[in-house]
Amino acid sequence: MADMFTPCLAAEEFQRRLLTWFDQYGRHDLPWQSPRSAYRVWVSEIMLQQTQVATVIPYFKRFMTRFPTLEALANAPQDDVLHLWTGLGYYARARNLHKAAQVALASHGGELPTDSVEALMALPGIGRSTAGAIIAQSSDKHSSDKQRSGQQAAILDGNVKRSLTRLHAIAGWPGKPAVERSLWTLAEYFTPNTRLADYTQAIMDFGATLCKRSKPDCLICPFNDVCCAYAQGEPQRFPESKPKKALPTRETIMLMLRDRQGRVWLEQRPPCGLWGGLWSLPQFEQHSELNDWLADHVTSPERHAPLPSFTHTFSHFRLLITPQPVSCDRLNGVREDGVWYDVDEPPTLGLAAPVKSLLSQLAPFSLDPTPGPSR
DNA sequence: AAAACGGGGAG
DNA sequence: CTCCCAGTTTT
Repeated sequence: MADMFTPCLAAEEFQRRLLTWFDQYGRHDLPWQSPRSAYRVWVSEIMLQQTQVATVIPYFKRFMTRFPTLEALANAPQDDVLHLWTGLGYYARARNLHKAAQVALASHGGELPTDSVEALMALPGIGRSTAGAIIAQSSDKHSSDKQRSGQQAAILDGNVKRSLTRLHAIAGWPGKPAVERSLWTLAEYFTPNTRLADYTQAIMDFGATLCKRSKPDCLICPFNDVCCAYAQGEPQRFPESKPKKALPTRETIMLMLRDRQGRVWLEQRPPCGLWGGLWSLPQFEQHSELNDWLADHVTSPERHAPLPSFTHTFSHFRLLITPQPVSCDRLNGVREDGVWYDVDEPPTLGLAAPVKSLLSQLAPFSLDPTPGPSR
């Protein structure tokens, strides 16, 4: 083998154990397994790319009732296809499926080109793993025919990636090209020529129901004697997760302005954008801005020591929050854009998560006549 | 709240 | 090559 990982077992022994496990514990009555056809397998594979089996089943049945053949799908309006997809998500896949059906009708005589991975991959929405799955699942209804070698029909979906990285303790995120190459090499090595459809369903079922993302059932796993991750004691460590890019950090000062009754001043955020419509503490980038605001709006402000800073993480940046307690007599004038929040009788407001956390932290001290933790 | 999922596409 | 995306589920 070209790549770095020695198989945990000889291919024949791996297949034997997996198929024995599959015969007892695998899924044998999925709707796309009978009747089995390249078209039905294809539709199921596209649906399964984004959704669990249990969710897919009713969608698949409805889809097959409305579009029993590839030709029916190709000739349908796109709106009908999308309508049956509603709720599954990733609607680009429905559009690709529809488009690919039209290509197959026009260029491949109304059949999927199941002769080669390359021909399938030329269709929109079909990548290498889906192509392998379609070939494998539709090829050996009768187990002896075909010149097909398993290497032309290997699959490498998330379940298989997880299983193989654990069995071989493969480090690195599977999305990395080098890691993915190793995984493809192993996947092809293990894929048999006989019982190809069963093997393919088996390796997916194995990952989905035994070698699960969390709490894998290692104690009853047929490979626990050869699994490198199990031997290392922490199968959960594999596969490694996608490296998260360093998030930029922004800083903000949150004013915790309290009146003599211990109430906290909150303002509502603009309706869209970050924390749109939620209630939050007044925020400032600089202490000077905070001072200006206090001079403008507050009677007899007294600054207390800042509370310890903490971070709140968003999808695209990290916010370093420094809470600044200030006590005061009252605000100057009437303000419509805020409320005095009574921690003892909290009004039902939508609060930004870190604000909620800050408010809940000071609740126990609310009877203190000079609130704001001192240090 | 964050990660996972499989393929496509931009840079 | 790397990065990003689409939508929903799971942890």
